[in-house]
Amino acid sequence: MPVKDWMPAVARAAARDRKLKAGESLFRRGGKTIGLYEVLSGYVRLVRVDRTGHEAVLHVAGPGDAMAEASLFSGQYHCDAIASTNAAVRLYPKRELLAALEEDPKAMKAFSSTLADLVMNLRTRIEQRNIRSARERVRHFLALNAGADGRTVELRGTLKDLAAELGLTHEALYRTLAEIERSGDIKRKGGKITLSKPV
Amino acid sequence: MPVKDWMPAVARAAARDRKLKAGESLFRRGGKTIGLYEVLSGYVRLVRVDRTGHEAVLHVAGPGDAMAEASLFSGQYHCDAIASTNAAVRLYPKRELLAALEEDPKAMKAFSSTLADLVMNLRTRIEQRNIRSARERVRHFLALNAGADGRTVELRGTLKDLAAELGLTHEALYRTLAEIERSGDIKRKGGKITLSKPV
DNA sequence: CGAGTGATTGACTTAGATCAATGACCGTGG
DNA sequence: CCACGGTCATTGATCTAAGTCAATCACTCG
Repeated sequence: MPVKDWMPAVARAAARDRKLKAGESLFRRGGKTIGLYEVLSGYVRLVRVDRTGHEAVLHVAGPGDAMAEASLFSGQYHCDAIASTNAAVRLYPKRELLAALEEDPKAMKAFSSTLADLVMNLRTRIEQRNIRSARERVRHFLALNAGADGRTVELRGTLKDLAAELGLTHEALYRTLAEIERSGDIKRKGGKITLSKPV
Repeated sequence: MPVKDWMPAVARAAARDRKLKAGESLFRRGGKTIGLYEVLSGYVRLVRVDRTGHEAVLHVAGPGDAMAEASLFSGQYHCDAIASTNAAVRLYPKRELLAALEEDPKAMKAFSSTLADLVMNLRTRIEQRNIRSARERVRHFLALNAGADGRTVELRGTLKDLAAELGLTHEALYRTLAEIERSGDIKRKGGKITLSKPV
């Protein structure tokens, strides 16, 4: 659900915009939460970095998506937000937003509903990560992300990004895609992947 | 946050209890949502099963925990709930609960807050699954689940259950624990694991 | 034009999955 | 009360898929 569908007017009035260059960080894990963001343009990823330096991509937010929803109820951000491309974001300050939501049960309900969606998406991510085989993992992703026609997946970002999102090395992803393509189940052109059989 | 801390009285009045034997299923993915559950005793796990028959454990709910929060906003359950032990659960019917929450913004806010917590926990799970090495994965788990003293982890359920939760085979987990124990970093006794150095 | 990055493919290594066997324990029913 | 079936815990042997290291080519951007 896009932010515009539930954001109370009062909170909108208090919003501030900001531009980010690719690679720039919007907030860091442990930083004090100042509010919830909406991505206006570009892509911003939420990641956690482990001690070995590997990034776990938790979410990729694009235009219309909210980020850091959970920060409304928490004093600190619990992951890093980094712009994957040049991007523009809008900050809805926590104080005003929380107040507005408390005034407006309908909006609060809609907000809860977006959180519930998030929960479902995250569970799907965990399901995906549970799939051991790279091939099946990729298929799972393709099946879930097929567009309206049930057979075309439009990639956001690079294949390298996708590899990180899937928890594979880029090499493994390249090989797996090449393999599936050889087997005839998909075709690739530019940033699109087309399934031979709709899901 | 335990259910009792935010559940509106009206919804409580409409609750119904149910007993489950170990292995019995409470609801299935795709089933019509009738409400939200609280676990009264025992443990109930939320899982998704892939086509290869592997279970991905999404969550394990124990006494006081809510289950299927997201179902309030969805017509169908999106995973299976299976009792891991004999268990008792309480059902808060969707209709009454939703109505009660809409009447009571404070409660709705508290409910949102539990959803936000869920989101954070799920993200931590994804972070965990991103750790490739079994050893580091186990360490990560231990660090996050150390009790108040910062060095004792009390296991809920069997090691096999834990293996599934961590996304490892039980054999790999046994081996990894044995290895870490040999290295002197942990000690095991009964259902408890003690870190040599607090986190 | 040169630097930087993505896409791709090859060769090699390894950690964890798989298959298998054993002993301990536990509740159940005769 | 005890034998038996079932599950957990554990360890061994083997295999394989994905990670790692490395090289190349195509692009794009300043």
